[in-house]
Amino acid sequence: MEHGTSYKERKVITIGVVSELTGLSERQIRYYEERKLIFPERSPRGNRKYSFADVEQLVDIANKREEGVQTFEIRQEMLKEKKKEEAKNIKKEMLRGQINARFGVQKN
Amino acid sequence: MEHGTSYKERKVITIGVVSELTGLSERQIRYYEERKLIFPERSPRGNRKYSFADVEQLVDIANKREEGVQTFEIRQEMLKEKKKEEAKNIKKEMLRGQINARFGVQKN
DNA sequence: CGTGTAAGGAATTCTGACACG
DNA sequence: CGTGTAAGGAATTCTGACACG
Repeated sequence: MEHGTSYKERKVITIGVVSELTGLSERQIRYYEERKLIFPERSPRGNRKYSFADVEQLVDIANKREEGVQTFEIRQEMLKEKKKEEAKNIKKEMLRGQINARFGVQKN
Repeated sequence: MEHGTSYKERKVITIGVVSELTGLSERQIRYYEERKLIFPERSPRGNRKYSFADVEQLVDIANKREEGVQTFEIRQEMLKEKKKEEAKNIKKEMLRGQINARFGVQKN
């Protein structure tokens, strides 16, 4: 990766565009941030900037909300997902460690 | 593709962010549009929106300009590139036609 | 030709708050 | 709890123009 993040992860979209893209109001988008469901970056002046991944996350949140799921519960589910991901990554790293130990020591 | 365009092509970035990303002034970015080097979309209200592909294009343009290449010349080069792409695509389509003619008629 | 800048107006975004439920 | 809204201010964006070169 040339810049640390892919197009999908780079935070470059302003809240107005996110609102158009998701159909959510800016109020809703800001509230979901308050509830720690979404984590925009800030421009120098303080404007929120979102990634495509954030937009997709928001669409998921919107669907859950329509089903009546509360933001608190959505947060719980997100944390579970995150742990699963971490477990996966640890397995990968262990495997990599095994391979390096036997076949050589390429950093990264 | 789920929406006609990939993350790279979707026009969602405002001119201020493009300016930060490229280091070009808004004035320059608008001028390159005037010279038909770049083609942002417009939001409902009229604000320009760019894609990551546009951002990369602008970086290329900036490099050419530093070398003293004029916008007119840059445009010429772009048109040449475009023709090459089209020629490639025509070849692909012809090949596909050949295959369909011999082995079956799957549309698309 | 390519870019800076001041100008004026319209739309954007931000925060903190009140409202309803 | 989740969302709407009015409030006031600061930053954003737009266009058309003058300037310099």
